[in-house]
Amino acid sequence: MPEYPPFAVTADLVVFTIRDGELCVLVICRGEEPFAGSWALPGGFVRPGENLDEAAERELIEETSLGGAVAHLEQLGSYGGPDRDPRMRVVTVAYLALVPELPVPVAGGDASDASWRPVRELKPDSLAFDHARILADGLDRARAKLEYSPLAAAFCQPEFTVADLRRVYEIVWDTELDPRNFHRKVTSVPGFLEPTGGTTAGERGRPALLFRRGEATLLHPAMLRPVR
Amino acid sequence: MPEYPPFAVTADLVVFTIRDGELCVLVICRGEEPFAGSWALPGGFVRPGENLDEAAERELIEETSLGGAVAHLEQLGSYGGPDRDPRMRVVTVAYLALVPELPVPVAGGDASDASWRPVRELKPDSLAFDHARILADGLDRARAKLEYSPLAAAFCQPEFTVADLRRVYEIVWDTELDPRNFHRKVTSVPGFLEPTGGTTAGERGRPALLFRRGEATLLHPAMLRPVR
DNA sequence: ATAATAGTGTCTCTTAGACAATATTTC
DNA sequence: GAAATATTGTCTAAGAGACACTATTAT
Repeated sequence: MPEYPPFAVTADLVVFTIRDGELCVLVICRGEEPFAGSWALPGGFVRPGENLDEAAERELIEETSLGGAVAHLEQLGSYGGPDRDPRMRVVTVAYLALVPELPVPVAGGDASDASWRPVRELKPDSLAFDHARILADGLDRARAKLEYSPLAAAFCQPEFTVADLRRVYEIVWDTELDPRNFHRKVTSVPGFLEPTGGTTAGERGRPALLFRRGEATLLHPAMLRPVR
Repeated sequence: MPEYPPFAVTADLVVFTIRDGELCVLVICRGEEPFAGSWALPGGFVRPGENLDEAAERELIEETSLGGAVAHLEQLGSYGGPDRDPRMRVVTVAYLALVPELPVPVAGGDASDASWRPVRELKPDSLAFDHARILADGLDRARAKLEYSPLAAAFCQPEFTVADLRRVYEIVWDTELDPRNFHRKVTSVPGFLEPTGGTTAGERGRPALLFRRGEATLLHPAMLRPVR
């Protein structure tokens, strides 16, 4: 076997959630150079016995105490320019995770300085390394997948209303959707939503039916994203 | 900086083309263990000064003498299980390339044993490493992207007819499309096709208008893949 | 009763799919 | 002219978008 250039391989996470009506991403504040004081995406080295998905799920659990079974976790892409980290040659395999709003702020792995930041308030040059690009790619991916997949439910609690789901679309797409047409759409696609039988109560207006995610893995025909 | 486990990083290619009415993929025959005698996807180590895209394009040029400007080249995903190569820990960043039918068989880099094989004839266990999975993922990606992108033209010569383009869809999707509805669809989406003014000649039937790829980067509304 | 939110029905327009009809070439 | 392929047109049905209307709760 010929000689090969050695790389470090990390798994970095773009973890989205919705808090206070805003799309937020999990970031940690870097304590060391390079980029000390900047925000960075959480992540870490892939360990010798792990495959890439396992490394990403381990990081996700460490940071949020939520595993891929609760959240949604998928590979986003790899980033490996020669100068992205001045210390060594490193390739990052980025993952996209969508999680519901967490009851506790953020669990404490070794990164107790992790926090949720609204995506719209994160300036690109406040992020370390090439993490602004990774974040942008993750946002594009999440927006696109809402169109043709039942993924929006990953942002919701296990039981949710049609309005909850609509708000996810509106926040991620930064748009407004007609509640009536949206309702007709999501309830007419077979297997997309499954009624639990329960209803909400104690809020203003007519109580809403509760649903959970159905079996469908694809939303067909797709939900159309309004032109803006 | 703490110690990190060293990886080898390779860029592997899923290169599709259409030959003799069949979807074909570029494979090389392995001469050494492991998997001596098996087919494998072309690829190689990412070099110290290269980013991932550059490595993929270099490999593509070495194997086909076509660059990403002529063909289409995009990152597919990364594969890095701990046991995928018995010799060392290696992460492969896989790329998907779509190229037109080449005038010469396959150019001679160091891999003169490269050849085009019909995808349908490649048995999964005839491929080395986890390349059967990478190939399957590449096929899924290519099929999906034909729906909403102008990518089918990447399989065609610079100038092509509507029927040429339709045959790409039919071959990649392994389906039949109505020539009249297809014609109406692709010619009605603005920016998808650009007439060159020329026509075909010397074939049977009415000569067809020639087109080249238009400026559009998205096909909207999408081309619907028939249910089978 | 009023306000607020949930859910249903109706109309119109676009577009996909089926397929008839016409156009232009080779043999 | 016959056969083959290209291109246009016509009809129908499904679905999206606009929006009136009904339903059920809290105050």
